[in-house]
Amino acid sequence: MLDIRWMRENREALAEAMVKLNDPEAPWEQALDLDGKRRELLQQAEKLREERNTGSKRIGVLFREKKASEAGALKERMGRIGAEIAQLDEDLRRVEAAYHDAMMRIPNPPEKDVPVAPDEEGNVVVSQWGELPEFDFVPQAHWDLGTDLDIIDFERGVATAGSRFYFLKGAGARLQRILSNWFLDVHIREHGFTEIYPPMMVRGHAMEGTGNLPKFGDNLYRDAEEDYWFIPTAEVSVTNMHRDEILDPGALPLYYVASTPCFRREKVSAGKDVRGIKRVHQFQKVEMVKFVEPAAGRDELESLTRAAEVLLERLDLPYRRVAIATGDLSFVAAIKYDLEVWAAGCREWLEVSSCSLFRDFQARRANIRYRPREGARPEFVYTLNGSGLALPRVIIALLENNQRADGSVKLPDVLRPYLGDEMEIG
RNA sequence: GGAGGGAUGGCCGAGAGGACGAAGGCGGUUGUCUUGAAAACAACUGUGGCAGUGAUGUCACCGGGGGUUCGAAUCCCUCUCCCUCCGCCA
Repeated sequence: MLDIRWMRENREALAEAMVKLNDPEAPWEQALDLDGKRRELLQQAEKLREERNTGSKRIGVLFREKKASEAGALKERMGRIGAEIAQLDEDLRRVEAAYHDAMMRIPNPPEKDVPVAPDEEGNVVVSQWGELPEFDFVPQAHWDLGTDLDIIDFERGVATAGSRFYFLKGAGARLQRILSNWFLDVHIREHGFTEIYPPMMVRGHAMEGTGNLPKFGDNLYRDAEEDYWFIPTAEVSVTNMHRDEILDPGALPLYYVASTPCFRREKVSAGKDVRGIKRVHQFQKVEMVKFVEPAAGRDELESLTRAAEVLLERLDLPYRRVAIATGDLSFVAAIKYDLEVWAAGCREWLEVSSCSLFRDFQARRANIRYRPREGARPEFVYTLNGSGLALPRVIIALLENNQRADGSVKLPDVLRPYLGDEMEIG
């Protein structure tokens, strides 16, 4: 959610931002109109309320002084004012509901240096690391490799849970667990993150806080009977940890990391990426979430992105950093970098991390503030998050890039402390 | 799942239709006293909306929402959360 005061004073900048985002539907003009109406009604209602407050006090006094007839007359007048207030309140309620709904559907304007383009064609590769592996045989895709090695079972996954489900088995399941642990340990030990085990189902309002609702509900799974929504990423529950809080001076920055399953309906892309574990309904992901002071936002985004990149470098996986163009930016992000890893079997760059700065957009929705110093007014925090990293796609890259002619896979040395002597699969 | 009891400011806790943004205590800030500290005493001490350049004014907020009333922390309805006991369960 945006600051309505900023919106009032920066109509042109706002209009320009919506054009850049290629979001002509964004109801920012409606929001501003409704805001004007809202304030008008509010002032009328409050003036009447003031009159009624003083009148009611007076009635109390009159009764104590036993001036019943005078009190009766005043009572009647106050009754009429009350009816007027009720009418105004009803109008106000309607206007405010519409206003709030409009505000919740206006996306976050991009940072100045985000590449401007209408869609993902305009995304810019800003850096690339590592050498693409070369083979003297035709490298296999992970759906074949994983099946032959008996570490990914697609058939039984589909039989049990439907399409886009899978079983990881033996060395495959173990590899995912170990990667998750290693990711967490690096973030905790080297980057100052605190590990969190969050709820994986949350209330609807938590989804609104992070921006997943109201606009993107059809990407989410939910409990049919109660207001429980399955998280599509740990970002949701971890960002909402500090909902409705005013953080003490000195509390920031807060760095959290959590490894959770993520549940996504992937309804938008039926028929796309159906093979393998690239796009599935349930996957494990290590997610980093930061709460910081506004001035630190951009530096924090850089160190967040680096924390994810370092993992890929130590795994010796070639990757590139992509600056997401305005038209491809998510609803809540002001700037976003994707990290894409090379997978030699399916010959694709796979997104394994997405690192975003939200400025105070989520903080306003979830009402997360901090006190800059003792006694100062509370201000909204800046939030950031980034994957570090999404597990299935890292597994894809490890299997495909490190495969050998006989179909076996050699795992990177950095995992030796976790894998022990079992450095190979197959 | 069944039966009860609760939710009041940073914390504890009173208040049961009008003088209540809310007693009292704790905590915090500032001041007096003191060489300094402690103690004692005094004052101040919540969040947000709206109007105003501003001093300020005003409105709202006693778990959330709705209702009754001239007037609600207080009465009614409803939802959420917490606690106790019983049952069940990992």
